[in-house]
Amino acid sequence: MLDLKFIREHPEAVRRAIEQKGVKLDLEALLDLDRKVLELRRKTEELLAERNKNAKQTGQAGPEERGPLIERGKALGKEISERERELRGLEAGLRQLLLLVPQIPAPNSPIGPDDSHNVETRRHGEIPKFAFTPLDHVALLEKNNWAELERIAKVSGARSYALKGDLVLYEMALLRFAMDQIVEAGFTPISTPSYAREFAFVGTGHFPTGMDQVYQLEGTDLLLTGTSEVTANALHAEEILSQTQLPLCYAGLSTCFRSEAGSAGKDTRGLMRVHQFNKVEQYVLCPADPAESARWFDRLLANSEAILQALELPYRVLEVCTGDMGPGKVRQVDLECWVPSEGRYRETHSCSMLYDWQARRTNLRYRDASGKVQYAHTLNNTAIATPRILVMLLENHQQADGSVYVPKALQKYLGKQLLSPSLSE
RNA sequence: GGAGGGGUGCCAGAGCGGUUGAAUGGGCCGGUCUCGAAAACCGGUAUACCCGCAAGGGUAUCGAGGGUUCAAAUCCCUCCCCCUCCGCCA
Repeated sequence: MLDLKFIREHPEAVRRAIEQKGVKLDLEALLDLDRKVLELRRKTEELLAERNKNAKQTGQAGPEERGPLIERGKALGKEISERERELRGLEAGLRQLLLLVPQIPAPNSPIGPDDSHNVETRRHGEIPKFAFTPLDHVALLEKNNWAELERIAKVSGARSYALKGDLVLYEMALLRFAMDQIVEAGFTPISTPSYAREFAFVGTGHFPTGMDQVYQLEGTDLLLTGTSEVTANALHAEEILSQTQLPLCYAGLSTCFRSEAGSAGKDTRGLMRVHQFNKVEQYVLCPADPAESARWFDRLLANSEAILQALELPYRVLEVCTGDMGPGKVRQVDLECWVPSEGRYRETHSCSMLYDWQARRTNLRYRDASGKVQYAHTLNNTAIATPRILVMLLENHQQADGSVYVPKALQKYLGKQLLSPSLSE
């Protein structure tokens, strides 16, 4: 959410952002509604002031003077309730529009309608050259008996998986390794629920757009979260923190759920795109200073790159363009790891800087050194998400005999240098 | 699941349906005093929006929403949250 005053005063900047991000929003309608709300609110407040004055007089008046004052109060009350009803309707409409207003993208973010305009800025690591015909991750899973895919689909449906044997331990090792790395960087681990109320999803900006990506728990007011960003951001909703509490840096651990509505037919095989996964997420709340945000952005990115480097995965860095980044974002950089079977890089990490866009939605503020109340800035980046990263780890680290080696940094977590095939069929 | 208690400002804790944004105490900030500090004393100490150059004024907010009333922190309804006891349970 942007500051309504900012929108009023800089309609051109907002209009440009709407266009560059491809957001469907009629800014004129919003500004028009804003003017109506302002006018109606002023009228209503005048009436309220009069009602208050009248009620006070009534209380102080002698019995013989009360009659007319009460009559006056009744008339005022009637008019006020009509105005307030109308006002509430307009305000609700305005808020709905306000929730759609995108953040202004950074001036140096590439401009373009979709991911084809993302700009690769760097590559790291060597793309592996195999002296044998490499298998894709599903073949490796089958060969080593590391997962149930077809069988579990009978139980839990498409986009489900059941890891087996060393792969279960490998997943745990990866999560723990990533968590350790982020904690080492000064973050506080937090395990969050995988479900939350709707306001939390509105807070991060996953709602009102993107509602179709989220599972609802029938008979409750809860929905399943697709990232601990949702819970981490809502955790301090409505609070006014003190500057000394900032920055708040969380390493959020949660099981994530995504309905993957609209991606039918895409990545249907294996572990690439599944309904349920586990993630360690970096989440930062910092003071409202663009330079501070930028510093954190670099750190979040560096943390994730360090993890990928420790995993010995070749990856590239993408500066995400305006049309592909989320509406709330000032800047987004994705990390993509090499997938040998596809001959291309695929996203494993997404680093985002939102300034106060999320904090405004969750009303998350702090008192700065001068005592002024400000909305905090928020940032987030993946530390690791499994099982997708297993796709890259298996395929890039496979050997001629179909075995898969464990990167050095992970060996102490797993207690072995090579993943062993599972025994039981 | 059954029975009960409670949600007020940074914290603790008052609050008769009317002049209460809210007593009192603590904390915090500023000041007086002091060589300095403590103590004592004095003053200040919510957020959002609107009007105003400003000073200042107005409106809303006492868990949330709705209702009764000329008037609601105070009465009624719904919901949310917290706590205690019993049962069940990883």
